[in-house]
Amino acid sequence: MENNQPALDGVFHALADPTRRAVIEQLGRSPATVSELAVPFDMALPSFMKHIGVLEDSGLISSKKVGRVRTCQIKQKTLTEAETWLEEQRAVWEGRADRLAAYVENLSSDEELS
Amino acid sequence: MENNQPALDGVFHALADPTRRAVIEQLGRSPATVSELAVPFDMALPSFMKHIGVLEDSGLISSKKVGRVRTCQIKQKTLTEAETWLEEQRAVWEGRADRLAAYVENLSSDEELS
DNA sequence: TTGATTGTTTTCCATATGGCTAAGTATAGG
DNA sequence: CCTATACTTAGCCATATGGAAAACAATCAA
Repeated sequence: MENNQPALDGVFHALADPTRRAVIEQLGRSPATVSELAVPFDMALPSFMKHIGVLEDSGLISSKKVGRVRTCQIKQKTLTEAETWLEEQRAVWEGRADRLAAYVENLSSDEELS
Repeated sequence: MENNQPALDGVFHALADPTRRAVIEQLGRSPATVSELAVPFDMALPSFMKHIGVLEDSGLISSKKVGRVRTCQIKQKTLTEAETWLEEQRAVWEGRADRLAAYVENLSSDEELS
């Protein structure tokens, strides 16, 4: 199991903001232009563009400008990488029920972690 | 589909750091004390404690102090909430193959998003 | 060609983040 | 009681983040 996935830093950071998660939700339904995506948010365009930039840097979306219009789409693969990390963690703790039981045996019975 | 899950802000933010992800991986194997967890990291304890604090605030771990020793354990449920959000996103884009196809029809065939 | 649209660039700001050192507290052990 | 252990608290610092306003491009449409 490798320890360092620097790409995940950017992916999780990008997801740690409600505006950006909402953009991901929207792009999950279909590609869209920057101004279409910006409509629901009470935010100046340059501020919104920063979010788009964070999403694109993280690899969660890609975009291409045609004429004046920049169209964005989701990159499923990157979303899947985050999902995979979480699934790996689940695998870890699901696979250690035995060790946990052993650990609990060594605690006095009324000393529970809150 | 609800739009605002403020808890996810903290969860994804907590996961956006390699130190904290490594702590989660370790706690997936078994509960551990702060100093046990800190061993692999070349970092002053107060700095490390901040990471523990971020993890605990996010709900990804819980901890309890007994005597001088603070023992931490993972909170699977919170990890699962993040996983669930990602799975919901997958559901969205897996359920829209038809709409995507329709959208692509409207693009000139050589205008592909990079 | 003249506007209106659709971004983009620049500059600025307040706050958060991730690290440090130094000094403090509280218990377990001898 | 004294000391070592295991955190905690309190400051400090540099950089990143999320927001704003203002001014600049570039293109499409009449």
